[in-house]
Parts: sequence; C-alpha cells; structure tokens
Amino acid sequence: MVSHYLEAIYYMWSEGEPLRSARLADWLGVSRPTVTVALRRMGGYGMVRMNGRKEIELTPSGRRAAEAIVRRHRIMERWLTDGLGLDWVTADEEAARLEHAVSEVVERRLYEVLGKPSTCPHGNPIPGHSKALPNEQRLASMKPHAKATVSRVSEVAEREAPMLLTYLHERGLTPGREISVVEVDGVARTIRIRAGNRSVTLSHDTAAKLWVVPV
Amino acid sequence: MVSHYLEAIYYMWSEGEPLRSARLADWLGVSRPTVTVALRRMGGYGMVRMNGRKEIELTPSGRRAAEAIVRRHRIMERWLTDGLGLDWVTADEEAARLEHAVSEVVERRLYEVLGKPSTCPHGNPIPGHSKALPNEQRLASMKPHAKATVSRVSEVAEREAPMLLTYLHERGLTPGREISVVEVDGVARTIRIRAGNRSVTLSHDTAAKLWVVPV
DNA sequence: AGGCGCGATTAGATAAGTCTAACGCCGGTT
DNA sequence: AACCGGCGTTAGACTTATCTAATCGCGCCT
Repeated sequence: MVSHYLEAIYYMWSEGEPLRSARLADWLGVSRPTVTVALRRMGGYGMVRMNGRKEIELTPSGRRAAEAIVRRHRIMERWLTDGLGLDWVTADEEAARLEHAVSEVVERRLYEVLGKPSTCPHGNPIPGHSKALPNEQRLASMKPHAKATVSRVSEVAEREAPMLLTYLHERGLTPGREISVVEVDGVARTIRIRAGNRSVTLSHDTAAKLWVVPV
Repeated sequence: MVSHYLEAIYYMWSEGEPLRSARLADWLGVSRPTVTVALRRMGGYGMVRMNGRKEIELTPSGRRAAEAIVRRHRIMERWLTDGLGLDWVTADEEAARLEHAVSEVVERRLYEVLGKPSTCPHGNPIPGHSKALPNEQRLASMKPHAKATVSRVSEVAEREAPMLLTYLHERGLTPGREISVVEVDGVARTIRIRAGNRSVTLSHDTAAKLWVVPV
C-alpha cells in the first residue's frame, strides 16, 4: 500500500508536521517496524529517501504520485458531497477508499463534470489545480478583535477526530465564513469567536486545525 | 481478493458456464493451484463450498456478497457512461476497480441519483433491482427470418474480448435495438442479421454472446 | 486393460504487508 | 557522568496471494 504511505507523507508535509518515521506510524496507525520496512521498499522504488537527520523526503516521482492520490481524494470528496449529498465525515471516509481505485481518465472527466473545483469541501487545495493561500494562518494564532475568513479545515482534523468535522460543519465554520476573535483565554487555552451571528468557544487544539485568512 | 473470486463465480453462474475450479482459473487469469487455495480459504469463511461433483457453489452469504459486487460494478458502469461519458470498454475497466471501493452508502445514493436504472449499459440486470428477462435467448440460437430485440451483451464478451464491446457498440448492436435474422450459415458458422438499416455478419461465437428477446 | 488427458491437489517458493519482542543510538536531564 | 525516553532498526513470525513442478485420480477411447 505504497500510495497510503505517500498520501500520509504528503499530508504531514503540508500540515508542517515533522516527517519522521515514528510520526508516520502514528498517522497511519501501524507499528514502527512496519513503517521502517515500508520506507525501505519505497526507497527501492525511488519514491522516497531519508536525509541525514532521518527525515523522510519524497523524490520527484514520489511527490507526483502523492499529489495524484491527494488530488483524487479531494475531487472524490467534492463529488460525494456536492453530487451525492453525503456529509463531510462520510465523504472523507469513502474518498479514502475510492481515491486508490480512480484512474487518471476518471479523475479528469469527473473534475470537468464538477466544474473544475479548486478545493475539497473543507477548503484544502486540489494539488495541480490550486495552491494554499500564502497568507493563511491558524485560527489559534489570531489575536483578540482580529477579523478573518475561514479558509480550510486541516487534514489533521479528519484523521484525529472525524467528529470534529461534523462539529465545525454544524456551527457553520466552513470555508468562506467570516469570523472575528472575541477573546483569547491563555489559561484555559480556549478562543472565543463570532461566526455569523453566533458565538463559539474552541479549544486551542481545535483552533489550530482551522486555517483562516485575515481580513 | 475474495470479492474478485465471488464476482467471477457469479458471472460464470449467470452465463451458464460450468462452475469448475479450472474454468475459474481461466476466467481470472490465475493458476489452478491459486484457485484451489483461494477456494479453501473462502470455504473457511463460509462463502463457498464444493459439492460432490467438485462444482463450486455459493453459500447464501457468499451469494449476497457476490451480488453486492456485481451490483456495484453495474451501477458504476452506468455512472461512468451516462454521467461521465466514458465509452463501454473504459467504463468496464474502471468499474472493475471501483466496485471494490464502493460502500453500501455510496452505492445507494448513486443508484438514486442515476434514476434507479435497471441494467448496466450492456443490458445486464442489476442484482437486487432487476432480473434477466425469462424469454431471453442467444442470438446464435435464432432461426432465419426471426425478429428480436437485443436485450444484453454477455459479461463473457467483456472478459474475453473487450474490443468486441466497441465493435458491437459501433454497429448499433446495443440493448433495445430491433434486429432480424437474414441468414444462418452452418458451415462457415456465421449469422447475418439486419440491425436498423444495416446488415451485419457475426461469427457464431460472437452471436452466442448477444442475448435477444424474440418479438 | 492400458493409457491419455484433463482437472484438482500437494509441495515448496516468493513477495507484500503486518505484528511483537528486543536491541542500539542519541540527546537532554539530573 | 549516568541515565532515561524516544526513535529507528533487527529478528522472527504470520497471513494473503501468487507462482512452478510434480502427483493423484477419474473418465473415456482404443
């Protein structure tokens, strides 16, 4: 399941997580020796290599393969939500299986039929079709009274706490929503914001998974 | 790949092929020992059993699983042709991969969105939603001057000769087409028919893969 | 009756992908 | 300086899925 590994590496890289073997094992939910042998195999295929500090690096071909998987995941998610009306959590789970069965032909046709979307339903950019906004920052790093627009929900949320997706969706914290920071509580490690006309309090951890663009 | 085996067994059964291990090996393109061990494993899971004449039989649960796979294959084919505009051959190849990644949820929603079709693009019934017509017969068994309507193209055609699908599609030999038998040549083993306003000569083998309903 | 041929199985090998148990290395803390 | 914790790897084992080579068994034809 080389593509599972490539996909996870890509996510970890784009979320700024340290690219070490033990982290990858956690992300994928497998043991560390499993990752060691998998990386060795993938090294043999020329998909990844390890640098001097034992950090994982994608080779150009590994990166292309990883982007293809992530692209397919996000296009499928768009179809599952917009086309079939599935909720965020289900769409993510289903896309995780479908992404490995989708060929380039289907990917391209589906992308056209969907009207060339630039992001997945949670706002993450579709590799090869769009890039993350340059001035994005984590909601957790915003100061009181700042105003911003929600740009995306991190992939980390989908892996670590799928129900968080439902939570955010229910509260209208979806890409495009305008918010303002009401209060930052450094002791309780929470942040209170206004989204639309309602007030929401998020833990620092949760707020670190929401990316926003300052207005 | 238990589901690959179940799917193949289901196809062979519905095409009336003998359900022996060696035939299954041919259908799947694997060696006979591979099939032996696979059937043993599947027997342990309660999906198949062998009767006294060494014929393969699906248990009720094996049959349900097989139907689910075939149903998903045919629903996906409909989506790939009707929704994405892929040709018959490509749609079949893609569906062969996608069918194993589709869950019940996606299957059901997609079925609704497609308007509850009763057959795949080649006219094969979607298990659980429709059945083969009771008076179907092979075009190869029709007598001269008989008139009939094409009902379906056998799955055997898709496995053995994918280009046959293109051939039939180009000549308008698709489900619903009215045809009449012009001449049956027992020596050359060919059959000449009129389809719409054109004349087509098919080999006996090809005509055995086209199912028709006499008018 | 003998033999041929096909079908099915056994035996033994390979490769991917996973696990647990145990060990070695390195960096930071006491 | 000693040590502990986390990280990575080694060693050994298991499961699934595949292969080739060889063997067994049965039915049919001469």
